[in-house]
Amino acid sequence: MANMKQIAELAGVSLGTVSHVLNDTARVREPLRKRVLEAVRTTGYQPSQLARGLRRDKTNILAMIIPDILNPFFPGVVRGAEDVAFSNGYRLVLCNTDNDHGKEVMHLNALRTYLPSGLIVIPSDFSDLTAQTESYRRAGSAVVCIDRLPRNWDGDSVTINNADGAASATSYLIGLGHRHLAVITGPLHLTNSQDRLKGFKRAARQAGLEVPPNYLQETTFDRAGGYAKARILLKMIPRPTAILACNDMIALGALLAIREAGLHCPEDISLIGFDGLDLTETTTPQLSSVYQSSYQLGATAAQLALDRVEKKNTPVRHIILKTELRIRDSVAAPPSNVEVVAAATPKKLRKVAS
Amino acid sequence: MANMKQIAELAGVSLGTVSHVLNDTARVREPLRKRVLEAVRTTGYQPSQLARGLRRDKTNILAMIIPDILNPFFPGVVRGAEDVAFSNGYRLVLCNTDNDHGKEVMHLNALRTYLPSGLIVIPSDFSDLTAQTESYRRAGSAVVCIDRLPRNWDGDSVTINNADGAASATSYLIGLGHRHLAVITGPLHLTNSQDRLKGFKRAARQAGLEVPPNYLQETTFDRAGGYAKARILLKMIPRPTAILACNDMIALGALLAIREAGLHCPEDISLIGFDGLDLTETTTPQLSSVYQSSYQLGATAAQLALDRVEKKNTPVRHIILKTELRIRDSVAAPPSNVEVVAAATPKKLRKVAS
DNA sequence: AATCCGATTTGAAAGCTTTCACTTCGACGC
DNA sequence: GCGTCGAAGTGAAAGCTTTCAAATCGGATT
Repeated sequence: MANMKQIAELAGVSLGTVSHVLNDTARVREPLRKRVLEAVRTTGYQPSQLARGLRRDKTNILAMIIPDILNPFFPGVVRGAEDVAFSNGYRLVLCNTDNDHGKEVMHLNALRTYLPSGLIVIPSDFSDLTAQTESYRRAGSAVVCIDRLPRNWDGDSVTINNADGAASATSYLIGLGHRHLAVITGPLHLTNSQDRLKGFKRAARQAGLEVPPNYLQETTFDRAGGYAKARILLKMIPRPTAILACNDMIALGALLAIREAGLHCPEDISLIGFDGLDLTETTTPQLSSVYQSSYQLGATAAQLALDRVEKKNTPVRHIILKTELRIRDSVAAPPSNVEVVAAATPKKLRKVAS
Repeated sequence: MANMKQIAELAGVSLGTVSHVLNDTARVREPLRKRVLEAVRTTGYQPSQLARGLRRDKTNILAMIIPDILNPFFPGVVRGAEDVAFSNGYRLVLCNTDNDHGKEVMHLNALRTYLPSGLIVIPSDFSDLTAQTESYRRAGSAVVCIDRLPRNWDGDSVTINNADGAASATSYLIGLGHRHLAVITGPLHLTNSQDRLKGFKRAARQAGLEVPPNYLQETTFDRAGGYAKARILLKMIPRPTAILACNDMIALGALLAIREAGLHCPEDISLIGFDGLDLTETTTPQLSSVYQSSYQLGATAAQLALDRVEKKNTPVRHIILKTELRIRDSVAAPPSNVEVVAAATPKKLRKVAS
């Protein structure tokens, strides 16, 4: 592969001029410019991104740290970021942390010396990342946190309106007549989980509804978690007539638990998830969910990062995306005789509970 | 951030010695080594990956080009590759092509000058990639094609046994008594689609079964494609009693079409997908599928690439992974009176078919 | 004590680009 | 015709590491 020096010779100009033509960093007279471009074309020359990065102190790389691409929520985020990166001439480096703070720090450390222009992070937990990200900032990288925020975060961020989303779903259920509302939240050390729970509580409070403590179950953001906690909820007396699952994977697990308990959704119990993944359309019944655009989350973050690369000293931005309640088949009015049923079939309930 | 020169001064040794200690490229006496390591520790020094890559003519980057991370099959592949990359000190750059050859070539061109050690490609189509990948090889990068192969591919590859997988599913259906077997294939310009179709035909032939040409429908690897083609199939006389969908997304679409047609799976019609995605477990009925490990596909490819980085001149390897037929609820013996039903409702069928 | 030898260590070059101070060139005004 | 000025172009330095030929060191050999 040719290098710049050879292009310069071929075009009969100096090294500097080639660079100026390629980067449009100075005015170059047309004949020279043409000769340079021609030499580039014939040789198929491409500038070394490494030398370039070394000299400019940054590369056209965007780094992205997420929990796990296998979780169906994250591919959208990644794709959104990659699209924006690609159309701006950047490449995306992808790192999975498995929500392991140690692994997160390892990635953070290892990535740094590639001098990425931007770094997009979905924090593994509520650990303070200031120390690690500060070194990126010093090196001139733009850091954006998304989806959830680490402790003390004061940089750019993109999140969604978790509280309102959860509140809207909750209010909807209440509007349907539900009074026995349960919620299965994600890990409460994550800010998004916290906010969803807040929204749930707010909506309940506004409706004058008391939520017994054991109607609130915390678990991991996956199917197994949802399954386990839903089983517990379904054994309670009175049994909740509706469950808000704080993400779709939890909802999926809950749906399975409901089916296994011999109950029907939505006749016996209503269920609303969170995220609005594609797979909510292929379940039976189709799952209602608080939709959020994972794609836009990623795309916005990438744009934010790229913006900051351009203009270092713009004020910090904190973008909050909207959610949208998508009602499908998994919700209905509560069975009219819930209390009676619970009282009338103590044996069955007791049996299941044992 | 400190650089090597400062470490050398701090440790009272030469630049070369620091490099040797860090890379273990020469024997260094213990006292010196200790001083170097100590200096590294106190300063928190990290070598510049850019300068390093520039000098060594390769970086610890693994590039991966896939169709679309939003397609549920690919996250597994990516995760497999990233895990292997990470545990070997490499980072993964992810590129989506949307099965667009032009975009694929753009990525290929742009990535080159980052000097990745390895390049893993799921080709967008059957276009010849030799020209593009050859330049990677010349630059010392290991190139591995996976999942499907481009025209004239003679380098390392990892694929699955598509033909056997499809054949096993087909044979299973035949064993259940099905005689009216239809298949919805993916795009036949993809080698994996071709091979799955071959397997289907082979199994049918071995059972002495004739498959009418219109029982073979080609479409894209997504839900919309499966839905559209299944609708067509369901209107045929005689209606097929079983459909082999050549991936799970197609199967999902087919399932929807079946339901919309007022039919029941598996009572009226059996359905087997391909890939064995997680979401096959959450449909109703649970979808039978030819499972393949996307994770292992990616992990193996990364390992292959890394191996070749170590030892340039090992013979080309072509690894073929096994599939596993996973039977769930979407298959059953054919209804006993198919012909009768089809004959008894000619009017309806004619109308739909027009 | 002089040599020699293997083991260490060193210093400089090379890898490729951007950037910046400086030169050159042509035109313009006087 | 000469000085001046802006625009265009140049060349060298800087950015950081690896690598290799060469230098050095310590001890063993004769």
